[in-house]
Amino acid sequence: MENVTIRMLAERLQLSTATISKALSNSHEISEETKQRVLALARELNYVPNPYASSLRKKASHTIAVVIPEVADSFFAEAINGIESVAQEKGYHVLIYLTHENSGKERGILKDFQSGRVDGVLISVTTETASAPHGLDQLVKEIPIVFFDRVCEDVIAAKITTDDAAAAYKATSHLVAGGCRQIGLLAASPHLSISNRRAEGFLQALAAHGLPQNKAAVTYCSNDHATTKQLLKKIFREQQYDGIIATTEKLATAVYEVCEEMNLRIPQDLQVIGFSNLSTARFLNPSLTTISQPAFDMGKAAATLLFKALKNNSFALSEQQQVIPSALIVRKSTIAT
Amino acid sequence: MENVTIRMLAERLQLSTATISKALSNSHEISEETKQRVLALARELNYVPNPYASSLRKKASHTIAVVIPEVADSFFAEAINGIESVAQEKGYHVLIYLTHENSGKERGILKDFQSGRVDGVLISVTTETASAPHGLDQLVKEIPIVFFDRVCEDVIAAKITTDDAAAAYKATSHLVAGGCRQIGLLAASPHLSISNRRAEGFLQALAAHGLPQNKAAVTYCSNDHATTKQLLKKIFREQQYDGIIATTEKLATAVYEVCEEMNLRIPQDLQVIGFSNLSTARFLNPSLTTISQPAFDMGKAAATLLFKALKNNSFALSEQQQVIPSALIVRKSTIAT
DNA sequence: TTTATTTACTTAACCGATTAAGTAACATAG
DNA sequence: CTATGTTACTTAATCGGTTAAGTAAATAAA
Repeated sequence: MENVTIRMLAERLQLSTATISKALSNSHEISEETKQRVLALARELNYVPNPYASSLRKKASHTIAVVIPEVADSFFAEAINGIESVAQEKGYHVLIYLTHENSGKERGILKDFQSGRVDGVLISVTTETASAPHGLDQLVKEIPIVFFDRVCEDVIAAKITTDDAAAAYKATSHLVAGGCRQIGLLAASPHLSISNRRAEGFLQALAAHGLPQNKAAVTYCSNDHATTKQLLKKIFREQQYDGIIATTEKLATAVYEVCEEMNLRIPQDLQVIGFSNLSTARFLNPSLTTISQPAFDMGKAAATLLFKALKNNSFALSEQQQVIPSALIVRKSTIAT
Repeated sequence: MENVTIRMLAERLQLSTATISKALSNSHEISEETKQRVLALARELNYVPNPYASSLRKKASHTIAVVIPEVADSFFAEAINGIESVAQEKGYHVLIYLTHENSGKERGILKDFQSGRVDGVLISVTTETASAPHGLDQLVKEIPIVFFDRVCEDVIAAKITTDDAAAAYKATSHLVAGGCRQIGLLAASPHLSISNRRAEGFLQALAAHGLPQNKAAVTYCSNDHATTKQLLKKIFREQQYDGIIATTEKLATAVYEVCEEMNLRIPQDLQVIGFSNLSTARFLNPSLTTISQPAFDMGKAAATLLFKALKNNSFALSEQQQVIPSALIVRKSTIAT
């Protein structure tokens, strides 16, 4: 059986395709009786409209893109949940693109969006994405876009972030209160705004507590797990850290791994705080003190903002900024006071 | 600036749109010189073809759908990774749909696929999806579809699974070897094939080791976390379990939570094995013995199968079945012998 | 030299829905 | 009894590519 089209409905009912189309969209131009007849036949023949015909004509795809570095990370997974909850409610479809921290891949993905494939974009950039990036400024003018978490500070666009600096400040203060005097911060990339904001809050806190801000305090790690572990072993050997702040989930677990391998006891030898949304944080050995980001809410907020812009053309999307606070959840990888 | 279309290129070069289209697709009908001129102008004007115009005409969207219960689960996250790796390589786009274990939602999502929105579907069904489900048999005939992990056994279709029964058998034997005599299995749903296959392997192992297969051995839990915890507390109080097999990741962490709250020591009071891909399993307190599923490979295999069917129309997709083995990884939540 | 074939295009239909513009029939207002 | 609206449609263009069928000119074969 061929696909049921509006034309088939039209022929069966001896009406024009225009009438069918209008009847299906409940236009006031069509009589109630005709609408019912159309609806009934549509249901009977199991008519499903072709979304691409509609997209082509209306220049709207009812689809958004989510561009993220990876999915196997509880922050991004939860963010997708938040995004999807809004998208599903609004009847939008969600395309997922993974950049795997590769900015070249990211560029290719973004370039495709000039085709009109999606009505809007939600993005968290790669660790490689430079602050003044590849045509992102360009794309921002062509299509509604909302950055979340990993934003490009130099690009004028809507941004949903968490209070990175404040959270890092809080984490640092907590370590200091727990007796740490030699604290290190592990960051993903010097290009990443969140890394920089977290480092900023960290250094401010060190200063506020009268601790020296030596160069070794901030370490940029690799996207490669093995390389990162090597690096961690090296700095743990060289520096006498008594506290570590891991600014990503992967780094936090890497610290646990390395500590195990180096026989460093947490928290006795090294106190650890991780920026993480791991649901298992409380069951780790020892349970992990975390800065927990509102991942679901950030995704939801980003999507909500995007849909507001899609509905209301005059909405000044690029001026929107929202900061949703993270929470310090104290557990046993740090020494509470 | 208006969007650049094939027509604009045609006008500038004093050629027909047909020529442009063919030149861009590197048709042999077009001279090398013309191709070069077209390519050059296309690049200059930053021409990006409209995917929906193409989809409409070619009746192919170069898009696949992934329908899963949730993303915030390491199995599904890794499976997406596997799927995406293949899709990206083939230049396909990936739509994600979350059913949140709601079969009504699932039905709605699947119904939409009759529209031609996607060229193929990868699905892991909800816990509610009955064995003879809502038009799934129908859809299978209309569109290439591959089930992975949570399959519908009654539907004739391509399926990628893991060796659920064997893995459960192995897990059970491991517990028996560790001294367990009263083992319980926690499953997500009596409708779910994976639950049933795991229960099957479990019961077989009990029989093989001369342990009674009392009714209380298999417990079906809820999708709601709080409800599940209540249930676990109840059965842990009533039954004298010394071993538990949690057949989903969420159930495994629920067991940890409940044990903590009931002051049950793992593994002294209760040995625990979880079907889980948690990267943090080894850092849990105690580290969790797992049946680790090849999530990435399953996603990859499912996608590979789907693309094979999309490329080769005569490929007998629905006859394809692959079983990829899971591994028992022994850690400290069980007592090794 | 005539016919057949190849090359490099063009024309126009098409995919399936949407919508501006047009129209016939009837109702209401002035 | 016209003029004006309103109702309920239809016609035809359109979105932006793709492709079957056609054609003119050049080349090869007979």
